[in-house]
Amino acid sequence: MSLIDLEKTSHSFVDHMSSTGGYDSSHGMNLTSNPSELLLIVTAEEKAMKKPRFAFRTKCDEDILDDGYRWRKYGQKSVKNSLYPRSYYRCTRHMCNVKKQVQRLSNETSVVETTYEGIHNHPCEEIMQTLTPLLHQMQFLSNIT
DNA sequence: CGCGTTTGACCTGCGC
DNA sequence: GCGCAGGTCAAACGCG
Repeated sequence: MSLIDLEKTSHSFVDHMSSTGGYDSSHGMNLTSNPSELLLIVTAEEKAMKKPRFAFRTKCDEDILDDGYRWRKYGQKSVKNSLYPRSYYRCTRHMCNVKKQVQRLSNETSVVETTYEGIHNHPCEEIMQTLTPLLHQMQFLSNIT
């Protein structure tokens, strides 16, 4: 499941989103394009936190949500209120300490909750590779007209 | 051989 | 201080 699929499906929504430094638009993902599906919750204790952190739920059979970035799994832990274990991932890029947690809901087995922590300080290679030829083609077409 | 996953141990924060 | 729960580390292992 790619990010494109995520935007297409109506099941996906931001369940929880908070940020102290403000959401960086240069981040590879721009989920704020669907404001009606967003539910902004900023609690007092989260305001005190340094890193921006947001979570969203996707209705997906697969645990791995391919957002274009490369992730390395560094841990797995079973949590108390869930039948399923929670997985911990880190961005493989050096100097980019973005983390994410992936957990399947115990009451809704088809729903996976992904929690992101931090902001990528580099562009997404996979998306750029797909986008670059398209951009070139658009430039070429705009020159003709 | 390099990179990613697995998995038990270890660390840390919090409530009692 | 103790125990629990959640988060991280790191060695071992698997795979292309």
